[in-house]
Order: sequence, then C-alpha cells, then structure tokens
Amino acid sequence: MTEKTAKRKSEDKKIVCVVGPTAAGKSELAMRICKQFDGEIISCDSMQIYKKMDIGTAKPSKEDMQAVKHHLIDIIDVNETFSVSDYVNLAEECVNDITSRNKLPVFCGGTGLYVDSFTQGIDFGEYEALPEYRRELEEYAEKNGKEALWKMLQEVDEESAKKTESANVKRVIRALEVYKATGTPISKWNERAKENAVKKDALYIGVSCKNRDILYDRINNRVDNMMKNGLVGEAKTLFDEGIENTLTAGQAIGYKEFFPYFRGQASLKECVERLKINSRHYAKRQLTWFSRNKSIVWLYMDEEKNAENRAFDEIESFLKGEKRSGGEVIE
RNA sequence: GGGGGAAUUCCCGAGUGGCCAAAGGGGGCAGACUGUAAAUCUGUUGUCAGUGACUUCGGUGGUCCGAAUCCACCUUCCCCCA
Repeated sequence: MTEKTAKRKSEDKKIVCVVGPTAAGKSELAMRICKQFDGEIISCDSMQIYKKMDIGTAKPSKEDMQAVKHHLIDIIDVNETFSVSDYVNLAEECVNDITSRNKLPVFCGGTGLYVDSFTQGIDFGEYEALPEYRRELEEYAEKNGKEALWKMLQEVDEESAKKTESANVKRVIRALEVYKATGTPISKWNERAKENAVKKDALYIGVSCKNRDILYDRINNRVDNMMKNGLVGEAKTLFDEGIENTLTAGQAIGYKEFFPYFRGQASLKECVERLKINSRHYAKRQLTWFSRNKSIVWLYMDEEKNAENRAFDEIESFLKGEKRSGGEVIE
C-alpha cells in the first residue's frame, strides 16, 4: 500500500514524532512506522534514557530493539542528572546520524518538553549550574517563605516574576539561578532562544484515546502487568542503590511510589494504587501539554480501526512534501 | 439480652443552634510550563438564567425566629458486657 522511501535524500531531514499520553500505544505505532518507512526510533522519554529502569519505564523489549534501531535509551546512569539541553544536543546528533544513513528519524515518547525543544530548535545558552546557590535559595524560602523568595526574583527580573507563581519555588529558584550565573534575566534568555530558534521539519502524530476512561484503564492494566513482570524487584534494587537521592531518576513514576513500602511505611497495595493515580495524572498533564500544539495529527486508538493506515498516509504525504510541519496542507 | 458509639456533599474527614453549600485532604475536571519535566505549579468541584435562588449532612416527625448541629422514634454499622 505504501512504497518504501529509501530514495529519500539525506538533506531532507524530515522527522516524524509520535507523541501522546502514557500507555496509549506510541511505541507500537512507532515500530510499525519504522518498518514501513525504514526508520529508526529516537526516544523522547526522560526516564527511558536511564539504564536499569526497564519495567517501570515500559522500555521496549529486547526483540523490538533488535528489530528496529532505538536511540537515547539506556545511555545514562541512574545517579547522573540529565536535562533538556542535554537532550536536544544528543537528539541533534542522532538525527544527523540517522539521516546520513538515509533513514527516517522517528521520535517516540511522552516527554513533550524534550521533543518540542528539539523540533522548535530552541537554543539553550551555556552556563554553569550553581548547586550551592540553589540550596541557599531553598533554605531562604524555607525560612522566610515562598513569597519572600519570589520578591527577590521580582527585584532582578520583573518580567519572569510576573509569569511565575510564587508558590512554584522550583521555577523561582531556576530563574534566580540563571540570573546569578549569567547576570542576565531568564526572561531575556528565553527571548533570545526564541529568536534564534530554527524549527525542524517535523510531522507530529499524536496517539491517544477519545474516551478518557479507556485510557485510564489501559494505564491501570499496564501497571498491573508491570507488577507481574517484577517491577517491585527492579525498584528494590534501585532503591538499595540509592535512587531515592538522585536528582532526576528518583522522580520516575513507577519507582518513587514504592519507597514508602521499602521503608515499611505503607502497604504494597497502597503504593500500587498511588502509582496508578500518578500515572493517570501524568497522562493528563501530557494531554494538556500536547493539546497546545495544533499541528498534531491525532489518532484515537479506542475508536479508530485504521489508525495505523491513516498515520502511514499522513507520513507519506509529509515525506512527499505535500504537508509542511505545522500541519498546514499546502497542495 | 444489657451498655456505649457512629451515620456529613464522589471518597476520607472536620463541623455540636445562626458567620454552613458546609474546613481539610483524596479523587474528578480544566489549565500553566524553555536546563530536575514521569518534575513543579494554578484554578475548579451540589443545582440553576451564578452579587441571588433552590435542593443537601441515614429516615420520619418535633423544639426553635432559625438545625448538619437539640429531642423522639425508626434503619444500618461498630465496640463492650452476657
């Protein structure tokens, strides 16, 4: 039904992004797309990037990884921190690599900030992180209140103070940190990043369910399956290795929920329930995030029988140049 | 069989005569988001033509200007003695 597109020129650098809420079926679709269009998967998942976190992050199986080449999975140790800007740089390398071999880069994952930052070509400046300063600010907020911390930001950067809720201490600290490190307000950095942005030619395909209950059922079932596949053991191993104290990996849903159980503070059942709830909340946040991108072609797995074919058709015309990223049909 | 306690809005749970459509939390729903993002944060949550009206606090009846709050009886549940 669709022709192979191996004759595609490498300088095209068209990329496909399969996005959507957790457990909707992104991975399966991305696999099919890769087989159909001779592609390779670049994961845009902030947690699958970590080694040893397999079951809880629903990493693709060994077989799948062999059948289709996957990038940006299992490349970081649990105790390492990782950030969007790291991601964007690595993704750039991957895309260059893949297109140089005349294959189609297919992003797949649920971390909207990661994919979007890459496809929008956001340029994150360079600066040193200031961990001690961060800690200092945290203490300050602890002692004097969030409001007081926010006022500090207001003094140096009214622009971002206006945009940031005083209750959102993390963001306030971030903004203050950037100012301290660079002498330039974060709002200015963001402005510049926008100006310098070079958008990629990307087709977004969203995978979701029309009916929220069905999505939630899928999530709950997936958690049950993870449990059957030994999630607790995996989490325990990482817990014993101190994942709890890591900056990034320790936040992963599927692991942190078990900490109280390992400490004897909660029953397994309670933790599993919490895990399901957190996953559902996460899915909703993803939905909200992606809903802002009006160019996404949404596929509803719960009520569309030929979702896959529609995806193929979309990609087909995208690769032919009939469709521009942004979703506007030109023809 | 005797004694004691409890029933609150989707759930848990405060409220013991007016300031109660009823604290708080959970869940639901909606949203924000540029270097920790599976994170962090916000709004909303009885009904309605919404500065007001109407129906809610196990049921029925009463007291009172006025009740989720007091009284009587009923129903259900829990605990103690037998």
